[in-house]
Amino acid sequence: MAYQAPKGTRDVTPAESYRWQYVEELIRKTTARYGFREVRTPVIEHTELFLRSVGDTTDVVQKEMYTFNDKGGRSITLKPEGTAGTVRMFVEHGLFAETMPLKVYYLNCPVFRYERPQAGRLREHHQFGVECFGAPEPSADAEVIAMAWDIFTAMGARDLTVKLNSIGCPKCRDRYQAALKAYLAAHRDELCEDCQVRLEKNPLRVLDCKVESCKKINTHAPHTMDYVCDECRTHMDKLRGYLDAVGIPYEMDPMLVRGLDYYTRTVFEIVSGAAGAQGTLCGGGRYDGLVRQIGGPEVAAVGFGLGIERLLLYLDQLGVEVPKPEPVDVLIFGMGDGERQKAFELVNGLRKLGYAADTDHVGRSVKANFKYAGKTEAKHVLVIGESELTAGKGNIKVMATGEQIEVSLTAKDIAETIGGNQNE
RNA sequence: GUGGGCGUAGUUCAGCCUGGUUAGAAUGUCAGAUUGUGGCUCUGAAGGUCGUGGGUUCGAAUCCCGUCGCCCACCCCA
Repeated sequence: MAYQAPKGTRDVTPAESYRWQYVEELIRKTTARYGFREVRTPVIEHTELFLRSVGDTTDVVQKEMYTFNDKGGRSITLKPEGTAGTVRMFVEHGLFAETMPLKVYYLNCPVFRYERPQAGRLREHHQFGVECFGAPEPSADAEVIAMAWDIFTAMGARDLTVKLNSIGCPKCRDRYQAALKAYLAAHRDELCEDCQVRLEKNPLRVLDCKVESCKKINTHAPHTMDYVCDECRTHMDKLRGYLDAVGIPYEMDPMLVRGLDYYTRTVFEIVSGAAGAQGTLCGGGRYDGLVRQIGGPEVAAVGFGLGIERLLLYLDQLGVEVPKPEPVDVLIFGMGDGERQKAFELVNGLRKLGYAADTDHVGRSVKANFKYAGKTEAKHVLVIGESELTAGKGNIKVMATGEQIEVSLTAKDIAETIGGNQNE
């Protein structure tokens, strides 16, 4: 093999692109109903942006970013997640001065992380994400969760769980971190090596550790929810009320902390047991301090991101059937040069009338063309030979029944014969 | 970064342990089975530097070593 796609990247071949288009369409319809508008930001950003937002102690920033110097000596990074660039756009264009809230989404945003690839984890993947700016009320948290939930259920998802937690705000988080640190320090020797480092740098992340010994210790660790301030507690209570009101099931998960530094108060994930090792289909939360951190005013915000490849993999494992693209309405082909030209002309006319029509570019025999029509599930076939061309009439074959119907060789008559155009 | 599995036609794989004439199957592609009509069936054709480099041997897809790549899991995350 001469060339291969780089490790951890994937092609979307014509045989599978319809699956992408299906989820894209569903997502666009849902975002429209929720009042979100699309944004597009560059694939590259200044490295500094991610250090400031995602956080320089996170794994993502420390060891997973594609960072390089461009020819002007600037440090540039391929975005490892979608929120930072969106927030940068929000601040750079002064969008905070407009009517709030500002509800935006990005779709098929390429995201890069240098990791060892495995099922449901790539070095380049594509995210759908939403951000709701200027909405401090917990109903905004509930809205984005509801939207993700809607998208999943509309696709036929089953066995999903919303996991929810609050990691507090800057006011109460110090109090919690102190308590957690004190608790963990007492068990320092039992923690894994990584966690001993985390204990100093970012103790919250110890809660996320999957090592057995650490998990054991974590079961008795203080819970964030027991330390949050009154405002944060009220925020979570209200959020739960909203979710209850619309019947979205969730479970509180005191171990849920998430790996990006910008979160405040609400953090959530939507997870599936069916999705293999990569169970997290969607992750997000509130990040009230981020806009200010990036140089804007104090603006509350909440959002989430989900990976399209992982979603597609999940649907696949669930056995969800994605509707296949419609086959062509009619295949018209001619047997000699004059007939081929007539076929070309008719196909052109039918396309202008809104039909999916096609002709033969390979030079196949009549038999082969019918075989081709059968394979591609073309709905109708019209053969133009010498006699048809001179008579100006031909027979259209309805492939499903084998029935033949006489038509005059005009796009209009063919259109009327094959019926309503499904592809308008 | 750590651990495990695997690299043979376009695709899915057999053959490898117990080295031996032109490396197989299925599927897909193309062509035929009386004159211009598909799906089923039958026949035929095309398609492979056996990932790659070296070693052992009279002889290597097969045994040994290196290397590259892919997959899966851990970590982390979508």
